[in-house]
Amino acid sequence: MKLPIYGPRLRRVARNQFGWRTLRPGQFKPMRAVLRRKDALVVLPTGAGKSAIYQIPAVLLPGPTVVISPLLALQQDQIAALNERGDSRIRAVRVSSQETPKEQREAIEAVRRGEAEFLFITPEQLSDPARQAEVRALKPGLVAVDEAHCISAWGHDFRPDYLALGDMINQIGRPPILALTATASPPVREDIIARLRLRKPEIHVSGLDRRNLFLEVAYCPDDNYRWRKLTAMLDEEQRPGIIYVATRRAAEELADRLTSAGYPAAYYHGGMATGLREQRHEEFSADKVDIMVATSAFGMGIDKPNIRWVAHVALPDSPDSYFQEIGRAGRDGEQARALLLWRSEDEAIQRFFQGGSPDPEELSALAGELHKGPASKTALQKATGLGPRKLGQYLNLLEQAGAVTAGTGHKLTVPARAPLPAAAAEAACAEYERQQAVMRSRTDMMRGFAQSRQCRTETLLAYFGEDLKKPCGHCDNCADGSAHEIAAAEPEGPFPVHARVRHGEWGTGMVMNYEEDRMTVLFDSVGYKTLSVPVVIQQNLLDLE
DNA sequence: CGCCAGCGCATTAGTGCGCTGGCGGTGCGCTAAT
Repeated sequence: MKLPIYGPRLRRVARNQFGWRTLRPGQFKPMRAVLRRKDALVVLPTGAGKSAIYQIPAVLLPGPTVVISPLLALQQDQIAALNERGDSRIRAVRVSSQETPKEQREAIEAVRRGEAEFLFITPEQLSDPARQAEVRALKPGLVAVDEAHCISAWGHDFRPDYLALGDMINQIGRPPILALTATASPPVREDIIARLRLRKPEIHVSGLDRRNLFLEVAYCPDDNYRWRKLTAMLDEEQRPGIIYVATRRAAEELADRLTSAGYPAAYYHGGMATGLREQRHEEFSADKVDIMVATSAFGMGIDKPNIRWVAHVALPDSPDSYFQEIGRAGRDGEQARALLLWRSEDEAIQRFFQGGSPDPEELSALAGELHKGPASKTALQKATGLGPRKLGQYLNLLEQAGAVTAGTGHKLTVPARAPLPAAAAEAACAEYERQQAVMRSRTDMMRGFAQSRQCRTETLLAYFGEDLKKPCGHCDNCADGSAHEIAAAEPEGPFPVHARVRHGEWGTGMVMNYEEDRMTVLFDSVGYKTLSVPVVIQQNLLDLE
C-alpha cells in the first residue's frame, strides 16, 4: 500500500461529515495531493464526486477553503448541499453581487471566526484589491477552482477576470491550488496550468471512457435528413434528454417544431429572462420537461442522473465541448446514448464564433495610450474609443506581449522593459494568431472525429492524450465492424504514440493518434495537425526530438 | 463562413433571380428607471 496514512482519515471524514460510505476511483489520489499541499489538476468527467475532492481534504487542512466557480447558480447548489448537512465544520458562505454589502461583510466575518469553512467567490469579486486583502487576512489553506476549463474557454475575451486568476490567488497568500474540470485536452490543460500559475501540479485524469455511453455520429446532407434522424431517435429512446443546437433562434425553432410534431419540447438559452431560465431548469430537473433544446448555456450545474441521451444538432466547436456535453448523459450508470447529427455547414458558425482578427493600428494606439501613465479601463475606453469587450481582449493580448500589467488599484501600467507600441502590437497579433491556430485545429479535430471510421472512444481519448489500446465496443464504428477493420489494418507508425517530434515549419509536438494512413500530431504552437503517414516517411517531415 | 430577409429589377403575369447587409455563444457586476 502506498501512503495508507491518508486513506483512513479521508474515509472517516467522508463518512462522518459528509455521509459518503465509499470514495470512488479517481477521487482518492487527487485528495492525497491536496493533503500534501501540492497543486493539482483533476480531469474527471462524471459530475458526481468532483466537489468531494476539495471538500473532504478541506476539513483536514488548517485554514478555510476558497472556492472559485463560474456560475452563481452552481455555487448556490453547492452551498445548499454543504449547509443542509447541518455540520458547522463544513458550513459555506458566499460573496457575490447577490449578497448585500452587509451580507458580504458577515460572510467574511463568519469565515474569520471559524464559523464557516468554505468561502465561495467569483473571479470578478476577487479582482478587487480590497477584497483580496480581506480574503488574504483569512489565511486560506486551499483554493479550489471549479470548472477550470472556463479559464481557457472564456478568458481570452469573454470573462477577462478569468485570465488574472493566477495573480489574484497570489494576492490572497498563494495557498495550494486544486483545479477541477470534466474535460481538458492537453492544450486546455496547459492553458489552465499557465494561467493559474500552478507549480509542478499533479495531473490526475480518469474516467474518460464512459462505458455506459453509446457514441454515434451521422453525417446529414440536409436539414430534412437531420430531422428524420432526430425524430427516429426520439421514437426509440426513453427520456429525458438534451438536444444541443448552435444558436438561440435554432433552440426556439426546433423546440416549436418538435412540439408541433408530437414531441413536447422546451428551449433554453442565455438570452432568456433569468426567472424563466431558472423555471426551465427546475422543470427539467423535476422531469416535467423531458426534451430540452438548448445552446451551450444549458450545461454546467446540470447534475441529473437519469439523462438517457444527448443529441447534437450542430457540430460542437471542439472535442472538449462535445465531451463535456455528452458527459451529462447516463450519470446513473445505466445505458445512455450520445448522437451527433452534423452538416458541413455547421462549421461556418464555429468559424464566426472564433472571431475576427485584431487591428494592429488599434493595438498600437492602445499600447501608446498606456505609455502616458497608469490608467483605468474606463479611462482607456474613453481615450481609445474601443468597446469594453474589444478593450479587454486587446489588453489580454498586450499583457501576453509584456506590454501591460496590473498596477496599483484598478490602474493598468506599462512594466519595465516593455516593448514599444508598434512592437507590442505585432507581438500581440502573433499571440492572437497562435491562439486562433490552436482553436481552429480543435474544430478541425471535431470534424475529424465526426468523419472517423475508427473507434469513437479511441479517437476521443487519443485527442485527450490517452491510449485506449483496443476498440471500445460501445460506439457506432465498433458496432458495424469498421473500427475493427481499421484496428487490424493499421500499420505500425513511424513514431510511437506520445513520442515527441519536430516538424520543419510547425516546430515541436506530440504524436497523438494513427488512423488508416494518417497521423495526428499536437504541435505546441499551431495545435492539432493531421499528416499523411506515407508523405511523412517519404519526405522525412518529422524527426524524433 | 453561411443563412435569410428584403429589395430592386425584369417583366407582359404573378413570380423568379441575384445582390446586399445583418446576424450568429457562453455570464459576471453595475446602473438607472420603475
